[in-house]
Amino acid sequence: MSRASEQAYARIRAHLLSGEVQPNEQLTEDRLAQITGFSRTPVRDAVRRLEDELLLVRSDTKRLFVADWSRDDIEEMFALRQMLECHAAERAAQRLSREKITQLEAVNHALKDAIAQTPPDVARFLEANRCFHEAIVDAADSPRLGQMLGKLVEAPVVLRTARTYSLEDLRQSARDHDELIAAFAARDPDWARAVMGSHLRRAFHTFARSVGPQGGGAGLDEA
Amino acid sequence: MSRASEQAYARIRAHLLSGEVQPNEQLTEDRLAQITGFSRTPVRDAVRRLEDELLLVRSDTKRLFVADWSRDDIEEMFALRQMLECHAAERAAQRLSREKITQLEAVNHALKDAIAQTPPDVARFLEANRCFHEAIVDAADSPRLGQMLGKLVEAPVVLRTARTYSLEDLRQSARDHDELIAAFAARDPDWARAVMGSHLRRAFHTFARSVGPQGGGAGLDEA
DNA sequence: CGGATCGTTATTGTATACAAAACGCACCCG
DNA sequence: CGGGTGCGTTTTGTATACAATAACGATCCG
Repeated sequence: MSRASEQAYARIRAHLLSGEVQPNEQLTEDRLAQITGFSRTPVRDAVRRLEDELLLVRSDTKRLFVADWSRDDIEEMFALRQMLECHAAERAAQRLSREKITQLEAVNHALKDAIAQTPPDVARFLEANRCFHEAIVDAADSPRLGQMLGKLVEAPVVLRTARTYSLEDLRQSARDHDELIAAFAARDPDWARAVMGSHLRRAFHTFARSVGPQGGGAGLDEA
Repeated sequence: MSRASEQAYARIRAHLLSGEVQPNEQLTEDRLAQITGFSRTPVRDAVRRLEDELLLVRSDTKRLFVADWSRDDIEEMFALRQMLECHAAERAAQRLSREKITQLEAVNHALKDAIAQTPPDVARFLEANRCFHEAIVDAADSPRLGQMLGKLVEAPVVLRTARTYSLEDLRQSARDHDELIAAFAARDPDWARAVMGSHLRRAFHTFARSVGPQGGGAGLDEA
């Protein structure tokens, strides 16, 4: 969408992720219009998108609330992501050109650089990681797949940007990427799928461990 | 959404599927407002949804067009649907209660009745079929999965409601459903997944055969 | 004292008017 | 004759006012 709509979206999103609001807290379009400085019209557009990304939810009577991600939700999300992204890796292995593979290597190199800092530059790591996965999804050449993954990946990854990663987690990610690249270079879809599967499944467990084992609203209990 | 928005959506959708418009034809919000009888505001909401379902597309400069589904698009769509719905079947097999399975049997019974007519009642068949698959997705108990499948399934199934099915195709569907029910009753996720896989893959080939083997815009060349 | 009902207020939904942007066409210049 | 430029028209984007609906609370009756 265009300027106002787009900016409203970005600002509301930032507001949601900043932790200034609590899960299940009610929001009104008017309030968001105040915050963003735009009128309700573009705000409504933005809200639609955020609903679609499940950062906002509506009650049965159309009232607007900050979404609360339960542990089950997060598990579901990871399961779906794994299924879709394995498929993407498989297709990518059949389609990636030499050049694109070289680009992936470069991206993963940047990722390793970020890790090599002391302390590791997590922000740069996350950005390189995002870039790496995005390139694979692009290479899968399936617009609808890309659209679905976009919604799944964006939301919760940034949901807790201050997540703590162990150095070993980061290194293992880099190694997984290396192996993915090897699978791509060998044009081996099965290999690529398998590596992607274990890569994401491990990511889930890392995430789950850091959130804690019990169920219930994921909220901001750690904060 | 509420009344106007919802009705506008339904009417525009019907209009698109009725064949009164051609793929790649430009539409304007004003025109749609005239057609539906509502103002542009709810029409814009409806258009948003239809864009999301890929029945409408926007040019890079935000102009609105009727989507054109290429053969590749349709193939992609079926592949995604297969992936997701196999997953749904697997989960459903772990979750479906006795009662729900009984309900599935009833639905499939109705489906067989529709086939038994001379000539077969295709509309009733399609409705029972939709209902059957929906129940499985519901049982999978994964809201996001349901949301994704909703978008994928709805669009192209109705895209050509006048599709011609052979009697044998319809009967095989009914048999597949029976076997799915058996897999559910046995609580065997692998079995359920496998049956669903072949069920949908065959559906794809039936569809593809009737559309014709060559690529290019799927349009309304048959009309 | 419990509970339903009505009126008030808060919130979302819709219509309309206006602003910004994009398209198409004629015109002009090289 | 070709291509770019400017202007009127079309189409989309935004703001605002108003209508409809839902939540809340007070009041009234049993």
